[in-house]
Amino acid sequence: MLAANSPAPARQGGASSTTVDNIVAAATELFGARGLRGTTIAAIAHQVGLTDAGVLHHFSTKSAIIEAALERGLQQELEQMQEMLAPGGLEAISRMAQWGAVVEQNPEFTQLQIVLSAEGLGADSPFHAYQSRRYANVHNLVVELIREGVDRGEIRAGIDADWEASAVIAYLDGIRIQWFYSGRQLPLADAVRHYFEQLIDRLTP
Amino acid sequence: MLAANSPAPARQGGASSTTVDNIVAAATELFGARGLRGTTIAAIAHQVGLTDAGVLHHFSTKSAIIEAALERGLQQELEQMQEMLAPGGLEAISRMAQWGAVVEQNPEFTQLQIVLSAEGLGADSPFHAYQSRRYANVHNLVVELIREGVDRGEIRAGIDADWEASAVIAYLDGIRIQWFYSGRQLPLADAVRHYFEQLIDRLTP
Amino acid sequence: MLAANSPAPARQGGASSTTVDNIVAAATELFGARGLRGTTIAAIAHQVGLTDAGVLHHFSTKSAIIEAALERGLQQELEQMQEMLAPGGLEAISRMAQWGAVVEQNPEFTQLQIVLSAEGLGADSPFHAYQSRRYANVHNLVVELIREGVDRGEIRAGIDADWEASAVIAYLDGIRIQWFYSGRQLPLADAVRHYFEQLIDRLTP
Amino acid sequence: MLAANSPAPARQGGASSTTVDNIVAAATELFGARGLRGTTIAAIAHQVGLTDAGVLHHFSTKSAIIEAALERGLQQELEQMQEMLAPGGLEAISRMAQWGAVVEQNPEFTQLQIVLSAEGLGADSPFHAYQSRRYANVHNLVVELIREGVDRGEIRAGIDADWEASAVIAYLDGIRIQWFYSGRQLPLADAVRHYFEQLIDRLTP
DNA sequence: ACGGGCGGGACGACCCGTTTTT
DNA sequence: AAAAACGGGTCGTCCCGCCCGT
Repeated sequence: MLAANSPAPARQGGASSTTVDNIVAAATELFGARGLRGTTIAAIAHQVGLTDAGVLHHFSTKSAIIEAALERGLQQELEQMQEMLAPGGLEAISRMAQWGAVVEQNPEFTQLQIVLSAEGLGADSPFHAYQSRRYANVHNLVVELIREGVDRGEIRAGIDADWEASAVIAYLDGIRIQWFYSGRQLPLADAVRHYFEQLIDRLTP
Repeated sequence: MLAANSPAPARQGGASSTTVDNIVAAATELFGARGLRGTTIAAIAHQVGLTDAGVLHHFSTKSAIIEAALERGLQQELEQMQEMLAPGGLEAISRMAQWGAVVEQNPEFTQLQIVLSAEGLGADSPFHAYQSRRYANVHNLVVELIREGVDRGEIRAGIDADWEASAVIAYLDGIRIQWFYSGRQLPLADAVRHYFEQLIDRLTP
Repeated sequence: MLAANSPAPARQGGASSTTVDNIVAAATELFGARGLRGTTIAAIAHQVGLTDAGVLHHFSTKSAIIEAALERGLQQELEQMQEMLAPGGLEAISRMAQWGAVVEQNPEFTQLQIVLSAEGLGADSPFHAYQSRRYANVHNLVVELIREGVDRGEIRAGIDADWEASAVIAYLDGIRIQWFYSGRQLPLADAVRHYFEQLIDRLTP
Repeated sequence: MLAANSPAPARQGGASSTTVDNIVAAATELFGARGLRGTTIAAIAHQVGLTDAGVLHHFSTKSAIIEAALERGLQQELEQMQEMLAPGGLEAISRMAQWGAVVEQNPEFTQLQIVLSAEGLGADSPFHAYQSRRYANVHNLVVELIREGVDRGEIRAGIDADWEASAVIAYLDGIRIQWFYSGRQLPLADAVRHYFEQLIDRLTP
């Protein structure tokens, strides 16, 4: 799914804090592969070449690591999104076709997002509210693009923007799962491009 | 997503082993809500009103409970599917529009499926192979229906059956997640019906 | 110091729960010897011949063990106190002279009490309120006995009951510490008896 | 937090190592409040406004901090004692009546002493020997004063100096505990003065 | 057959005091 | 003065046997 949340404070050190970066990268990978609960601090530490205590020196708690991993991924996605959707309206929508390629380049974080969306399903999960907001944000963003398209006369007036937005997001959410279960054989980028061609056909007069 | 795996032996013992059923029901709910790793035997036992040992008398291991929960859910879905898709071809596809209603009536098992699809993402996960097969089966099933429709002249010949099948499954996989994150407010059944109307429009000459 | 608190629920099982009793006994000893924080669950378990988990099966938390140890000790002391002080008035006070002997027979629990009185000193300690109440109760009890003695004409009227109570308790609290630091050589029972002889001299007309 | 107590640093080394003093003051307070084991280096550091490593720059080990805290407290006590007891004999004993006031002005160190006396109870504790010596020293000191008084003819000859010394020390040890548990409401200085009046009554012919 | 008391081995997160490096 | 890393623990949880009542 698309990312659209939280401004993200950004590490102030600027340059070298490599160990912290390594930890976050390893965590992202493992969280995606084994789930949050299935990933132990020790496992993360091992991957970076530290001991548990070494990791806990940088992040004093496991949730801190989770948050950092999320933040980093969102930050990355946000940047890509902004330049992708800058034109607005139909043009922006047609550019979303590149989304498949983005996922293919970022499998670890994509996996983490899927896992999080599953772990947040229960209304009492600590991630539920967070994910709810994320979905709402993305939904609104797409609705906005469609309305903009209608205003510009690029998109037909009769379109149900809400339903279309849900449909697009659902397709993207669903297809990336199939990509993983196809052993990453499914031509994700092509499929998504095809989807958007068809979508634009339906949206334009 | 749709279920289509494992024939399932079907509980033969006529006796009304209610306790076993209760355990499986509770397990299904909790697995969906808290994930497999996040659900303890004790929690299941508590929900049924037993002690850990009480549960372990019926299922000697946790994985046995997981398997039973899966089996029961698949069994249920299978029955519903079979009568739903019996006609084959376009008729069967248009009947899939009811799928939304099915999900709405079975939220616990639906949640469990989402969780499982996330937990199986990693290629080394114990659920990966299982899920891969499930996705492949469903994909084939839909492809089959489309081909059947083409053969019967109900569906246009130029259609890319593989891509269409993926798209349908992706939409269904994705929209149910949004349903959960909308606080179950999203009109799932309507949305799915709408999707299939449009799909059939596109498939028919 | 003397014990006078909490009614104590009393184990309902009645007979055999020996393991629980053993755990509490071992805990009392170790808490006294090494302090609360200095005593690990593993150490208690080792002493009883169990593993950590074995102990945690009976008491699911360390504080539960502490509470049980306290309760048991207080229960024991309460019984001894009640028959000791039954007569009331001067007679009861003179019987308190036996207290030294009681301590000598119960060094583990005595030590635990000293340790607790130290760990509860800080107003924010979890034991502070508990200990405050205990001291207040004992103080009142002794004041009561003195007043009773005055009423019965056994004790001189001019006595400052509050101060005398504090003094008695202080002496008992203090002398037992010296007993421990004398390597238990100090003739505690004799010293206490001597103290009370002198006290009674001062109290009686 | 800054220390607003400490009557006089009296550090012999000319250099104004204030940080070291602050650390020792903070440590004294925390050791008293939370016990030795309950006080972490980090907590001390936090109180002084340093990091753990900052503290460890000045004292390379935790026991070094403990020793420094003890030493500082003893140093202070010693000075006060020496001028207090200089006259010797009965006069010295009657001056001990001021002890209550001293405690009231030094609650942190008093608390630390109580805690230490509890933590040293076990014969295997690292503080046991230290405390044993302390108690023996004080005991001898008081016995000495009494003997001196007898020699000078100020004190009756029949007195059991050993027992009297124990009793005095016990009272002082015990009453300060009650002072803490009374929320520091108990009029400690008055009570102690009253005790010594009575004691002197008993000792003099 | 069913249910539970009791016990344990493995591991979870997190903490603590310390050494090494900057 | 502090940042980085670590070895050794601490409490507590989890899954699962063993054995004893009904």
